[in-house]
Amino acid sequence: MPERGPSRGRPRDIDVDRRILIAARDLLLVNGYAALSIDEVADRAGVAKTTLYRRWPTKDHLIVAVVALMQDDVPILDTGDIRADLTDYLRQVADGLNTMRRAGLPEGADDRSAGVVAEVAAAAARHADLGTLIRAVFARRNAMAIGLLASAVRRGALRTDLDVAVLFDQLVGPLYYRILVTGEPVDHPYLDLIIDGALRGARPSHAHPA
Amino acid sequence: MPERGPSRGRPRDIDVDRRILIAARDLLLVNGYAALSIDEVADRAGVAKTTLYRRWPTKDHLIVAVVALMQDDVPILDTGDIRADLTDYLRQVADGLNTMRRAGLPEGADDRSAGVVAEVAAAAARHADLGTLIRAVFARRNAMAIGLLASAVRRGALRTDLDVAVLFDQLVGPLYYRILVTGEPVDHPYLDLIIDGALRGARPSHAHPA
Amino acid sequence: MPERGPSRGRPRDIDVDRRILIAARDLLLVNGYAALSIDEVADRAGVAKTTLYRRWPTKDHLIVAVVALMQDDVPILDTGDIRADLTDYLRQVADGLNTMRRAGLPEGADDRSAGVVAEVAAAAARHADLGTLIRAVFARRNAMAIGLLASAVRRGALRTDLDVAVLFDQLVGPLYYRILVTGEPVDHPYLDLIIDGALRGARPSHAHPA
Amino acid sequence: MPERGPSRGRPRDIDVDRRILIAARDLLLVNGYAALSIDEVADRAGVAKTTLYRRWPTKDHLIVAVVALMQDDVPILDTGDIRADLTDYLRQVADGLNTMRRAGLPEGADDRSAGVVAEVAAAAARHADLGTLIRAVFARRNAMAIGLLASAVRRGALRTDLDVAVLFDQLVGPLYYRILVTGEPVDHPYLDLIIDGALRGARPSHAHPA
DNA sequence: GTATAATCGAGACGGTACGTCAGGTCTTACG
DNA sequence: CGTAAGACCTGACGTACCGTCTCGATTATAC
Repeated sequence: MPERGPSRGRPRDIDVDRRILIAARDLLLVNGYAALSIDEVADRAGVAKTTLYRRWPTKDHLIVAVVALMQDDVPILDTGDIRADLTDYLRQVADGLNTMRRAGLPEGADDRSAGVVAEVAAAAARHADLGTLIRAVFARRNAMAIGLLASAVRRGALRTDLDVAVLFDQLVGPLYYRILVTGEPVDHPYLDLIIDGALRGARPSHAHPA
Repeated sequence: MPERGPSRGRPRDIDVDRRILIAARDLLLVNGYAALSIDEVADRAGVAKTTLYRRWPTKDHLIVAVVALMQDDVPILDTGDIRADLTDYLRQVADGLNTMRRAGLPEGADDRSAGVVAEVAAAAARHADLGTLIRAVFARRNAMAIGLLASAVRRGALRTDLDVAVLFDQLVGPLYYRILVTGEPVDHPYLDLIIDGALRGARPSHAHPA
Repeated sequence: MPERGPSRGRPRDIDVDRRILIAARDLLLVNGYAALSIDEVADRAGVAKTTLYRRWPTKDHLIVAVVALMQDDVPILDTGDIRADLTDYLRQVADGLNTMRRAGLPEGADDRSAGVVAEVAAAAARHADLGTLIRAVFARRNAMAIGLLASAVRRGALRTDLDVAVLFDQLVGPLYYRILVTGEPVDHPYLDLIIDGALRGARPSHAHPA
Repeated sequence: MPERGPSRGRPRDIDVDRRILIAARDLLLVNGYAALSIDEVADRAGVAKTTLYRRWPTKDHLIVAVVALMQDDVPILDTGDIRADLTDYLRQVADGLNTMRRAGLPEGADDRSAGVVAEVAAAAARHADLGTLIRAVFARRNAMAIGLLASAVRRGALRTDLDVAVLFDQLVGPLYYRILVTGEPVDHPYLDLIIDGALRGARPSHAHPA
């Protein structure tokens, strides 16, 4: 939607965007949100602060951009085995979350910490536009996973009276809950338990329809 | 836990604690975390900053204290009707979250925002002690709810092979997920759907073992 | 002095110079030096910043150009009545100074302020070339006035042992001093007093020629 | 006039003022106005920037404070020999001006430059309060010199129909004029010429033995 | 009572980062 | 070439808030 006419003036240097995002991501993962300063990002990216601010008007905006980028590329495939596909998907989500949870923590510190994840949620709360943006990113990714469930319903692998959106929440919600609130680990065994719990009542019950 | 010996010198003014917490809570609910400054809290409470810092060494500590206070009193009762009890419990949790979600938002703004909830999670991530503390608060409250489920299992209202902790996560997790991440509403109909989904596979299957 | 060879490529648009100077002058008189930004001048003149910088390499250069332009045309005539001629001359100088003194001041503000005059002096201090330039402008104008005095000396209206340059300084210096330093008014009565003072000892003393 | 009641809170550290002013003066004299940055002053003074800004809200304010300090202590004495006293006074003024004129200039550069003097005048023009302040400083110093002239009038060393304020302007004005405008030197011979010119017509003309 | 000790109010202080502004340079596309 | 447009770099500005420190004035217990 930019669509800035026949392109007047010096065009933006796309490489600059890249360098900034990389610098920001590196600093974010190493030092965490608080210790990341715009000055340092600009410095590392070899860019003037003004140039950075032209693109992201706020530290929060920058961080959200970084996170959005990190979340963007989650390949999802529908093999027909709903359980296997869900496992695969949840593991990717969990990996991403665990990475951000550890961001900025001294090597080996107990990672019962929400780290960057919470900061991003907070950032989204502070700026309406960021809320919209980040939710769009998540919605896009979730849509694919929800499609997975819907397709399973269509081919009879799951009950037809399911609210797949709710089922999805019950798969993913617990991960965020542990990361953001209780600080408990989100590892593969846990994911299996979650999937067990969610699918237990979701399979079609041959004999008696609810 | 303070245990300050045979008490020498001028004793602390307990009323001061109260005034600070009230001031902080008010500002927090009205303006949100970022816009709350220690200077202003102290000013409002009619208290010197030193006095405040003697009690809470950090802005984060103060905020967490405020939130902990707000979460403290959630009565839970076990009527024997597991579905009714869960509904009651989840509604209380949802109410608390929705209140904090709205904190600092301009009246009537669309409250698709994590507001204070995220800030607290972030604060907990920044200070190990706060993480421990806030998790203890949650653990205590959760323990009661998990007890509810366990008792239901014992009396045969739920399957015996359930992991009640996981079941609990699948009940509560979606609420936090919506509040903190997707920004979707967490209202009574949604709670019913969540409970439906969770209990669907959790009831004992007399005739047919899944 | 430019002397750009056999003139290749597109010739400069002379009108551009004019528009820039006009825009700069207007902004200078309205807002004063500090509030005048090159971007705004260019914008007003409907000119690219590059174009402006091709002509004046610095904000200071531009401002000096503007001021030089304003000072340029001070007609001086030698009627033979030294006192009347001096009065005429000093009034013109005072008018120019008073105009610049008021530049950038909120309407009706007490104009005990050096305004643009001081800024130009400062600009001249910052760039050697501007110093030379502005001094040349003043020298040219002063030379005419000094010529006035010299002619008076020649025809016996003033003492022959006078250092006319010093006499000139004592006529003009006080005006700048008031404008730049004390902020006191420089009006017609004051000019008369200055001329009185300067001429008092400068007239030939019939009885005893020093 | 501060008069801040019974002195509440931590009192200002007077030494901080001193250190800041010294640092500022040093940097000013070495580098000139433009190259003096608040950050560096604070750094040199071993002081937080905020501490500096608590005292002087603007770079201009700080510089004016520095200059005011440098001008403050000009001893004037009335020996009865008006010409000698004036010479003494003007030399002090000229010394101060010449020092500031040279501020920030590369060693040995031609000092046909207004340097700091003009910047201060400009600063005074930008901030009304600074104008008032600096004029008060000058007024105080000038009052003493004008007193010198008045006393000379009283004892018959100068004509009684003199406007001593105007006479004073004609003594001092030329110095500022040369410094700020023409860039010509202000040395001892010049001072003598100025005094000659001013006193020539100012002596009582009874027998007037020049 | 009088020393001792801690609390409280007030506000200065050091520090860190923020986001902004303006001056000047560079890079496009177009005449 | 010159011009328009606008991105870019540089450097500094003034601000905000945090958490610490230094006063003087209280208010308690201990001797």
